[in-house]
Amino acid sequence: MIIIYQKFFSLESEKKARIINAALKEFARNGYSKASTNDIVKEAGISKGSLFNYFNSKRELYLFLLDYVVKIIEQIYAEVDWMEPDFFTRMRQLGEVKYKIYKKYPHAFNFIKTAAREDAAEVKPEINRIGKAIIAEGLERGYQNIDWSKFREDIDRERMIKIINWTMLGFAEEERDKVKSFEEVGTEVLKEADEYFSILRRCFYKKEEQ
Amino acid sequence: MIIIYQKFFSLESEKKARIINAALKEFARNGYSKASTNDIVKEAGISKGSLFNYFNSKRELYLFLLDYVVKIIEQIYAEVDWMEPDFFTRMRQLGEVKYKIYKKYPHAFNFIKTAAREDAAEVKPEINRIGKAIIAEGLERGYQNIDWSKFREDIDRERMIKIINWTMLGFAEEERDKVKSFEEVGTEVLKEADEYFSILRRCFYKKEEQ
DNA sequence: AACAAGATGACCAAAGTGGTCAAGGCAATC
DNA sequence: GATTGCCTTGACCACTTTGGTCATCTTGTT
Repeated sequence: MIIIYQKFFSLESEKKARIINAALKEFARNGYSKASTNDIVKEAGISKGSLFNYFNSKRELYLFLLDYVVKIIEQIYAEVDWMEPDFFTRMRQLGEVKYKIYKKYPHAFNFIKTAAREDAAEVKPEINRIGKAIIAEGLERGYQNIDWSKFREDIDRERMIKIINWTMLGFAEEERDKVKSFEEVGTEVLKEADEYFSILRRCFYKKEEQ
Repeated sequence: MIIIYQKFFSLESEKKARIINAALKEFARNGYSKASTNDIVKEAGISKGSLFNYFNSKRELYLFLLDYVVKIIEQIYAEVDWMEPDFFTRMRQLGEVKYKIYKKYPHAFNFIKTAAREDAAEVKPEINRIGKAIIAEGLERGYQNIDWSKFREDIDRERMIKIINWTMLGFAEEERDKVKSFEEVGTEVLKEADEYFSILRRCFYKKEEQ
């Protein structure tokens, strides 16, 4: 994993992105076994020979993507201020970083989602190994240092968190469908997201904390 | 569509269900073109010859399912009391009927969801034709006769409805993942759903209406 | 035993699979 | 202009999978 993929990394960055996105899309849509390298090169606009020049096999390509996306996700966690005590401010921050990544790699999150459910024997062991690490880190850090005292006490906290997460997920999905290939929507999406955060604040915070 | 599929309909109902579920699952997972009739017959536990005896082609099978599922969804709408003015009571009712259908055809909703995004030229025209009708009916009836006066007035209604829908969707998905092949979970799921409805009520209704 | 109705899976041509490699393009050096 | 070395290309390979067929076998009824 150190010197390997050197041929790929020395490509011009626009081409790299095209290949990564095409591959992420295909694997996310069809899973490992049904994903077609033919379709990937077609979408990426390169030749088959090139793809297998950069990566020696379909499996290697998949594992490269897995590693790459995991590193991107780690980057999310690194950029977030884990000292911010306000739940919604923090969630907004997290959303903002995710959105930035989504603009560059629209299928990255879908890719890891399907990777988690992948059952092709050729890649499953690697997924499991990496998956455990991610989950361990994610859950621990996730809600650390949050000031829960701001929340209403008559509502079950676990369910409340789920409602908030589902709302953010639903919103993200809606925005994704809306955009398609439109570039640079930018700030208005975040503004709309803030509307939702404002509603959730009014729902779940104590009156005097809003 | 009148006398056709007669061979299929005269099968014993358990076998019919097995075939329908296997096919819905395969099409939902892989889309029309990548779905494999081989995998369908394997999952359904019948022979290839039989499948093509009941349905003359893959396309015919797909269109049959489309029609079948659409009719099931129409049945949902027929069973709901559209006079019930309380938003959450109505949503709960709707959820209950959907849950009943989900128990019989776990992949039906996924199937129409992917069908809506299908782009295989062989079936797209039919999907579009049926799709429009569904959407027209669904949106019109959806929130008729609801007593909106019970709701807080400081929260945007459209966004609120979306939050509620995303919550129900997220809950359903979670429950689905949890169950897998476990049979007859039954009432406890609906009880847990009621917890969420209770929270949403407390969030979005005026104090005195709860 | 004779028959009909259904179910079966080996089989088919056609398409698609991951992967290879000789040939050619292209820029830099001589 | 010739030579060099690196990329890129897509025709090509052996192999698998595809949707669909059909002669044969099972099964139940009379």
